[in-house]
Amino acid sequence: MSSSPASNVVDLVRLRRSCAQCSLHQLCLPAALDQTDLDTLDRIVRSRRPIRRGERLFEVGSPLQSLYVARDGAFKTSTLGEDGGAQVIAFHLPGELIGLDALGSDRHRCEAEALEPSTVCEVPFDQLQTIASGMPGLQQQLLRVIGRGMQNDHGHVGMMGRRQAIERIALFLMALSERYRNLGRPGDTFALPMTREDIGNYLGLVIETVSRGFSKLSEDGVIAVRGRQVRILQAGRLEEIAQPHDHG
Amino acid sequence: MSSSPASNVVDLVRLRRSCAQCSLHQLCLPAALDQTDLDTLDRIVRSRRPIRRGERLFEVGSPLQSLYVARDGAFKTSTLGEDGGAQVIAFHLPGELIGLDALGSDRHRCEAEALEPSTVCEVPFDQLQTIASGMPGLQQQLLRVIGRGMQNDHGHVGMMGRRQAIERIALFLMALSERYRNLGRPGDTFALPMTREDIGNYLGLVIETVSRGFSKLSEDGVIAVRGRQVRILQAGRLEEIAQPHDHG
DNA sequence: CGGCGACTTGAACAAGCTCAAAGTATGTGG
DNA sequence: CCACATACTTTGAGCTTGTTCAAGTCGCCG
Repeated sequence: MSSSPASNVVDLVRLRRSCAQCSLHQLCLPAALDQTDLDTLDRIVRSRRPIRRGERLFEVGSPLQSLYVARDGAFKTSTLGEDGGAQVIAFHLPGELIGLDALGSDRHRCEAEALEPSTVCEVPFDQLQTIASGMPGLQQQLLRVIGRGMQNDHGHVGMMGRRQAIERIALFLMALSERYRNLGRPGDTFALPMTREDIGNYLGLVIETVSRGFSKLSEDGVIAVRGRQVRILQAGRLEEIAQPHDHG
Repeated sequence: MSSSPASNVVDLVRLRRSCAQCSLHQLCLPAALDQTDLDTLDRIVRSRRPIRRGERLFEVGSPLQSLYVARDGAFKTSTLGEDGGAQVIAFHLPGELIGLDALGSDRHRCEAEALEPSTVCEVPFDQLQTIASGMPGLQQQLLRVIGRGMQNDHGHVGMMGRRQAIERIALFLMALSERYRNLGRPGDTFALPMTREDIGNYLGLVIETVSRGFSKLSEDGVIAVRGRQVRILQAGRLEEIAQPHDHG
């Protein structure tokens, strides 16, 4: 914990120029930027800020100040319906950008909450825009990341269009598995960072239906579940279940 | 229809510099650009291209070439599930941007189809990016428009999270009404450009449920329906119905 | 007029929701 | 370290809603 002033300086330097060395290099904004551009970006990024479980990066209605990249941990973003009912819009794993919901109006339409102890890199948005106007590569990269986010939203809509609850749940697990694999973690064994309630809200199902779905998949030997610990035993069958099965 | 060469030239000139005079000025990309920037933009925009009903602006998998702005008419964009089942992602009225779904991957994940005879302004994307790198105002405007699109997607997800079918239908009509009002058209009397099937697909309901919902609202005197012609009789009650009513 | 696509309506069924209760993990204070 | 409180999860039973299946109507265009 404690350290000499000299080592503090070293830490700071290392923190400041982390983008180039970051393990999430390819997932995050800096991908495809050259060394000079990376340095410029590094200068405005406040990296590895720790976030406690349950802490919020921003609230609904708060002005857009920064974009965030999950570094460790996991987040959810959700809109708050006027009657108090929330809708979970997305879950964010390391390397994924958070805060784009405010692009249209300069105010956040979502809140972002840490699901576990996490760290984020914080990118002040006005500074990002300033340096981006001189860096076409960064502009394009930003558009690309935004486009990925939109693809996720469309996938989300497609998932909720699915009729069967079990299909949605299977699809959810498949997608999560793939995301973990892309992070270099095992895709067949992982711990869910979110509650059943969060999952249900995300999928448009009540908590009991989610629980029953997990139990069913477990009974059928497709997955093994103990609380939030999940192991995918038969990826092929899970994929099969995730396909839309017409009732016709 | 026929005209002298001279008047053809005039037409061409008028077509080319339409952005500044366009009635959708405030809704579309050019809002908040100065005259010089508008001229630059006008130079790359191919405006008022006519599109037949059922014609597609692009297909799933086709490379991103242009963004489109609906000028007259209406469009739907939908993803094609691998099994042939489509999911309607959005409906596009005049002034709304089409084609952003390809931002993440340079290939379209959706197809865009005209629901009625329409016209579009076509903006070649690479040229847009080129001129945008020298125009911070256009960059910001582009981000803002993209952000609005994301807000729509989030609204869509929120809608599908709603439990009751009648709530979704009421919300759909309210939203459409407001969009028509923003176009300067009457918000209480309009013709739906899409089929019941499209609506059902968009809302995550089967066609029969949509039809029954319309009938119910009609019986209750909240709206009047004749085929695709809709008249909102009691906007207040419609809004009330659109609110999520907890079963608890 | 006839044919076709879009829409409406009815009846039976089933998936998922509600309500209720019990079981499990987790953290806190004594 | 244990007892307790809290939050999360699972499971069961009954019911509501939306789906499915089927039949019929409307409206448009050749």
